[in-house]
Amino acid sequence: MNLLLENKINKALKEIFKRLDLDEKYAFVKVSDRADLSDFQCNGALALAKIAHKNPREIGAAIADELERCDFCESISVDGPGFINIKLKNEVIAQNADEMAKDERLGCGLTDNPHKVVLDYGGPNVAKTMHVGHLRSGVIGESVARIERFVGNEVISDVHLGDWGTPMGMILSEIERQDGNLDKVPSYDIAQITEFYKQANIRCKEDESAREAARLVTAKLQGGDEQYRKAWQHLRSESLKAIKENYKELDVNFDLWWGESDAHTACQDVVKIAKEKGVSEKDNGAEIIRLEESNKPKPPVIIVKSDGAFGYQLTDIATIKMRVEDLGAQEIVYFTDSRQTLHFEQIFEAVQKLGIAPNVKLQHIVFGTVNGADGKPFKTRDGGVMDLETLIVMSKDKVRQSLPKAGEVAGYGEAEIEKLTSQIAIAAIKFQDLKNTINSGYVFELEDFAKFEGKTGPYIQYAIARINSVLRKADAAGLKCGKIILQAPEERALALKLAQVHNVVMRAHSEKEPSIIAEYTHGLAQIFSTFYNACPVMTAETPQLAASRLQLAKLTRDVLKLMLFLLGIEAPEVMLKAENKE
RNA sequence: GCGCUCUUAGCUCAGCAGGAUAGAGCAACAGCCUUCUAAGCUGUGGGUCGGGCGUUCGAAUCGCCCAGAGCGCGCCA
Repeated sequence: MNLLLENKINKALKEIFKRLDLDEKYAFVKVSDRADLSDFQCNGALALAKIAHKNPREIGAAIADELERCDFCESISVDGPGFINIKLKNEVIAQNADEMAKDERLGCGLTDNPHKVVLDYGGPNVAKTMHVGHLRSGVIGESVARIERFVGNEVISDVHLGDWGTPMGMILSEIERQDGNLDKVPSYDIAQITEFYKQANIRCKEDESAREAARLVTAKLQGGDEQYRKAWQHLRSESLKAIKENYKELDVNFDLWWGESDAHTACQDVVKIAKEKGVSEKDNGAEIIRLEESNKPKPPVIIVKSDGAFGYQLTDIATIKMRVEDLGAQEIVYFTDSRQTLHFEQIFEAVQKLGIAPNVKLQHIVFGTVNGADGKPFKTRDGGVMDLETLIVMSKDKVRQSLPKAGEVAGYGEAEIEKLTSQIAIAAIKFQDLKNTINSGYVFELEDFAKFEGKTGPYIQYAIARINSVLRKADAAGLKCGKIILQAPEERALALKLAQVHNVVMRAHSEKEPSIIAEYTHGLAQIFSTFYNACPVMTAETPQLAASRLQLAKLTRDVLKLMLFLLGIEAPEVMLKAENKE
């Protein structure tokens, strides 16, 4: 399809700037801050004036003069200190929306640099219950995976299970202590396993000898001890089962379910390379890689601990090697909270020294922690934090209250109501998280995850459901979508907002920031709701207007659905309502 | 001690390659269902953008200082 509005203006501006011999860097517009004055504004004249020590209004006027000749502008003005305000012709906006409706990608373009990207998110651990602190990495990662695929990249997502570190030794030695020995392969369920881990954790905190025992078992496990391996295998598969259920419910998906343990062989390779290249050295019995400390003090990377066990930094480095060599990764992106910032700086630098990932972009997307009411991050190790399962159950219970009971609405039995409940509850939970910018942490407010009004997932689902309803009614009446005509300000505002979709997706893609899409989606749903109230479809003044509004509504529905999809959120066909709902 | 991040409306957060009247949502208040789903819409009130200094024609945005909060800092992951 043709360029969307904003890009169309930018292209024209670029040519004008070239003609006027101005720096093209500033030849771009943004959505206007002053909707009363314009659709788009260009602040380039101000920036240029500063550099050239000229009057910004003069430069602005020169640009505006040229813009006047463009056929898409309704009006151009230079206001204030030198803002160029651009108002588009209604027909241009309408035509743009018509074209979007015809395009299967709804006007969204592809990346001009398609490549293979490995996404590392989730990061659950064996024997630890998933709690609300795990929400962000999974939910954000899933969304980024979808966005990256949508813009044309090849994506491989990997859960990177924590299954190989000292916690494994801790829990194994705790089970051994309580059961006497590990002659028989244990057959505990996930609840028992988590309980063992909790106890092991408490014991190791208090007791040095317990820590020592755990370290020993870890080294043996990694060294290939058969008994420990078998017991570990059991713990791992039981945990994985529970973890997969959690993710399935959240609609968070992975292409690979690799764990730290899968990197074991590669770990040995990396140690070998490090020694051969002279990158590492012995220090107090451990094998370490020293890092540059010029800008700030950075501790070395410990690849092999003094007891012979591999450190988790080594497994991360080895995993990079595998992703590059076995998967062909050209970009690897990690999603973890800010506490691991230093860790990734360290391993990225070590990887560079080792030369195992040449020309591969390594990126750590940092997000803030999910905090409790005390403002401090939830901790995995202290029990008592609300687990993910409970959160989901609670949100579903709230949803059920506003839905009719099974059988009350024709065609909606137990299964259908349950599915709807789940779709709405998960939308509430995921949107609550995704609407926050990645970087900032947030305080976990239980009630917020079961809220359905305002800036929430269900609000957007509701807008979609209303459009679906209109489409059904139109279909029954034989009304078809037609050419878009923009008369009412609400129609114009909606069409203008729809035109932003390409840029929104591209920004979310380049910044790896789903909240940009969440923000836009909410805004679009809002503008639609205004339109919906002011501009009836079925009772429009003329058949042409009805057909135009129907097209606008349908296009809005499609864009909203696509945006929710990119966020990893489903859009139900209808939103039923309980009879007694006030 | 060193380093990183943060402080914007009563609450939760946007805005930050400097720019025109600092925006949402929630909460509060006042309206709108015999018309496409009121999980909605319309309107009102609410902010010395942590404090100070500086750069600039112009600072929530850039720099320095101060205060407060959080996180991290070689054998936990």
